[in-house]
Formats: sequence, C-alpha cells, structure tokens
Amino acid sequence: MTTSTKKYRTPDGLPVDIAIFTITSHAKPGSYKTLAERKLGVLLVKRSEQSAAYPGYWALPGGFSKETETLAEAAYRELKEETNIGEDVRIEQVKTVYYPGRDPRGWMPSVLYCALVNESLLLGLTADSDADEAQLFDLEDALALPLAFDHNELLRDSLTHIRHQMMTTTIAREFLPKSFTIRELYQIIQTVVPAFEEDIANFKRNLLTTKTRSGLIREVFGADGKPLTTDRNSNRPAQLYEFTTYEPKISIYNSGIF
Amino acid sequence: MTTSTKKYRTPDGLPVDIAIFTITSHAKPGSYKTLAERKLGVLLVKRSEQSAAYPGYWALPGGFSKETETLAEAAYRELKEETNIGEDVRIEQVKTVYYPGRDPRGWMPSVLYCALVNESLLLGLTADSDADEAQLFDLEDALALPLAFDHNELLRDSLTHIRHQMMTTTIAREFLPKSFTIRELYQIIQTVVPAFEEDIANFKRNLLTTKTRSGLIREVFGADGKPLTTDRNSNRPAQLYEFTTYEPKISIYNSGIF
DNA sequence: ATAATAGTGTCTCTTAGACATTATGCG
DNA sequence: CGCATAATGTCTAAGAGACACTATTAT
Repeated sequence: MTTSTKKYRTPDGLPVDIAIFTITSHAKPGSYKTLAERKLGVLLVKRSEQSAAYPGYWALPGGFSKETETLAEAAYRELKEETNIGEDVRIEQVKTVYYPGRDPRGWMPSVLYCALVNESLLLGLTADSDADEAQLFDLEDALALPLAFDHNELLRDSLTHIRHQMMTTTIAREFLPKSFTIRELYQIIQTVVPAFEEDIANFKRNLLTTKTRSGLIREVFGADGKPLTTDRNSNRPAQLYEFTTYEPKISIYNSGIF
Repeated sequence: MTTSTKKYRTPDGLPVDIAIFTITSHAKPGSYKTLAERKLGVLLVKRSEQSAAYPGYWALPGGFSKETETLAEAAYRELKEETNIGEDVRIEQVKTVYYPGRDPRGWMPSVLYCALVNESLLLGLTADSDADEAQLFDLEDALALPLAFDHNELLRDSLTHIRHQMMTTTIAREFLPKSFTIRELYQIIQTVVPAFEEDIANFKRNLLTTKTRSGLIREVFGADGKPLTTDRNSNRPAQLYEFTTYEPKISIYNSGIF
C-alpha cells in the first residue's frame, strides 16, 4: 500500500460530531429568593435547505476532520465554530460508529464527542451565530425531534455517557462555578441523573466526613481566613465549596476506593 | 459532495486494532494441591519482514475495516483471523486515535477494541496459526517491547480500560468458567488490578450479604438441589458460584447503587 | 411573622475491617 | 499428622438512612 495509488476503497471522510451539553438556570418568580430551576440542554444546528442529505433537519454539530489535526482538535474546532467557545472546556470521546448505510453520501464513520459547557459560556450564543442556525434545546425536546442521520442514537449515547460520568467522576465541576454550594452540586447531579435521590442532609454529611469521600470537595476561604458564603440561592447565606484534584476510584466489589 | 468525485482529501483507510487479553493459569508444582498462578497475557502478531512500515515488529492484531461491515464486525473478523475465535467473546471499543504522523503510510486513524478471552479458547492457538506469527505474551513483556506504530500507547490505554471495567462491571466473568469459586473471582480481580487487596474472608461476606452487592453472584446447585463444589484448587472442596445478570451502578457520591 | 433555604442533632441498623478459630480432604 | 485452602465467628468503629429540629436572612 502506497500513499499515491490506492488499491482499496477508503472512507469518504472522517467526521467528528459533538454533543454540547449545558445546564440552564431558570429563576422562579416570586417575592422570596428561591432556588432556580435547572434543565439539561443540548446544542443542535439546523442543516441548510440545500443539503444533499437531511435538508432542514436538526443535527449534532460536526464536520470533517482533517489530515493535519487530531480528532480532539477537530472537535474543538467544531465547538469554536458553532459556539465561539475556546479550549477551556472539557470534551470527551464517546464512541466511533459506522455501519453500512448510515450516511447516504457513502462510507462515512463518525467519531462522537461530548462537551460539557458552563451555561455562562453560551450566553453570547444567539448573538454570535445566525439566528436560525444553532439553538439550545431542552434535552427532552431534542430527543423528541427527528434528527439528521443517526443523531438521535448518538445523542442518546452521549447522554448515557455523561450520566455515567456524572456518577463516577467529578465532571459536575464543568457545570458549576468554581465555588458552589452543596445544594447546587446536589441539584446538578439530579438534573443530569434524575434517579439520584438522597436526603440532602445525609448527602452533605457523608460527602464531607466519610473516609472515602472527604477530600472530594473542600471549603473555600476568603482573604480574611473565614469561609466564604453566597446568598444567590436563598436569603440565608450558604457556605461555598470547591472541587479538589482528587478523583476517587470506585468498585462494585467493595465500598469505595481501591 | 458526491460519492464519485472527491473534493477533499479523505483518510487512507480506517483500521481496527484489537488488544486481545487473556488470563493464563500456571499450576505450581508440589505434592499438595495448591492454587494456580495466574497472569494477564496479551496477543501480539509479528509484522512481516516485507512490511513497508515497522517490518518485523510485534504489533496489536488489526486490519482495515470495510465499507460493507460495522466496526465491531471488523474487530470480530480480525479476532477470528488471528485466533479462530468466534463471536462468543466480549469486545469493547476503547477509543479512536488519530494524529498527524502516527502512520507513515498516510492519514490513518485507528479504532481500538479490546477483547476478553477465556484461556480455554486460546488453546489451539499455536497449532492453528503460523508458528511465528501470533504469540501470547505476558503483559509486562509485551509492555517492554518496542511495538509497531503507537501500539505501546494503545496497549496501555486498553489495559487502563479493562482495569477500570474490572472494578466497575462484571467483566471478570469473561475470564472465568461459568461456575467459579470465590477465591477464583478474587484472584482474577487481583490479576488484572494488583492494587485490589482485601481480606478474602471479608470480601466473601460482603459480596454475599450486603444490600448493594448481594445478587451479583449466586450459588450454583446441582440436579439434586445441593450446592455444587469443586476441588480443582484445593483438597478441600469449595463452593461454586455464578454471575447473575445484575450489574450494579455505582457512584462516588454515595455508597453503592443509584 | 413568614417564606425559603441552611445547617445540626439523634437514633438505629448495616457494613467495614481486623483477626482468630475451626473444618475438610488428601498425601 | 501436616499441608493448603475453605468456611465461620467475633468484636469495634464507621457509615447509611430516616427524620426531627434549630438557624438565618430579607420581605
């Protein structure tokens, strides 16, 4: 096999698709300060009406990777093109798919990434891009749409991936400000994994005091050496915490760490 | 973009590489029956001396996927070609890699799979394939070799992957006979994840009696309704167990299941 | 005072972990 | 009997889980 003359049929491209997730806050109206509602959202783009395949359909952002870049670089490039977000965002490779017929244009595998984006980074979104091109959907709405290609399945796979990561790694940090309250952390976990239910008092105590989990988050202190608090969720100030670099490794065969 | 005339440069192929792991038993000599030693092994193939790239190097088995098959089918095809093993084996996609220069032949990404193979399936290996073509290596030996392309890195990635899976899923079953003793399970886990150390008496009790883990394995009963035992590891017979279909979901935020 | 969330206390039952003890079967 | 592994028992400290209660701040 040489570079110039091909003996075999080769792929018609190696696209990278990317499911960009964010969690949006919706302040509830009322005279008393109350916890914002949070929803998981995903960014979709509308294919042009002139597209050869799936014209006018909503799809995951994506595009062809190039010979001169890595797959992750291609994913970051797409992210930048669609949302103007830089590389200070976490992306993860979910899987690579190909099966005959998945793309009418030919032999077209797809490397699927997902990105976890803090809501604050998507603020300028509708301003920066053409009004009807990229749009943030509530997750249920996105799942209910008929997406281009096999993107419904890719979206479900990405969702499964981040749900799993949410429970087994500290990716919750990607959706949170640097300093957050216990309640905010709890709410983020529940937003991504609705099945996660626990008495929040126990959640807090176990997170802070048990051997296997203490060290995961720590109190944030101000210049005066006193713990910092915030009143953004309630009139009564709540203490702020931050993630450390500790990532517990867990096991089904014993409790906690190995 | 059409199927016939390409406007853009496209990949020069989409290879699938596969790290085939197995656990070998080596009976220790002696007059008393004692536990076999177990080692993690990986299958490598030797590249022909006529290869354009890395001639004579050991490499992960692999080959080009085709337009007419899925990626998993390509992986199973490679597995079949190298080991004559059928589809009754578990494979998992680890990751897809590409970066400029990773293959001197051109734009060559690689989809990495790993397979977990019961030792019994590899028995006919050296007989069925050319003597010097495919060989089972002890893992440390394989890691110490200079492998073709970036296969050292791919092998390390695969190893990280199965170590993680070993602790968080029931893939241990792939290395075990259908019925196994607690000790055998314990030994398999330790073989793949040496850091896993626990008093085996506690391991057994917790596995069988705690809320979050009971249901993972169950006793095996014979036709007479009595629990089955084996004396393959010791003179004193030990009770046999089997995995159920239960796969616990675990979390860093609480103990056990969500 | 009241709304809403933050934070503490308490009690019981389960589990983790360390370690000792007994049991089985064969040479 | 001695060897190697299997299986059971015991004790303490830690954690899970349920739930009641107190605290803080702005309106």
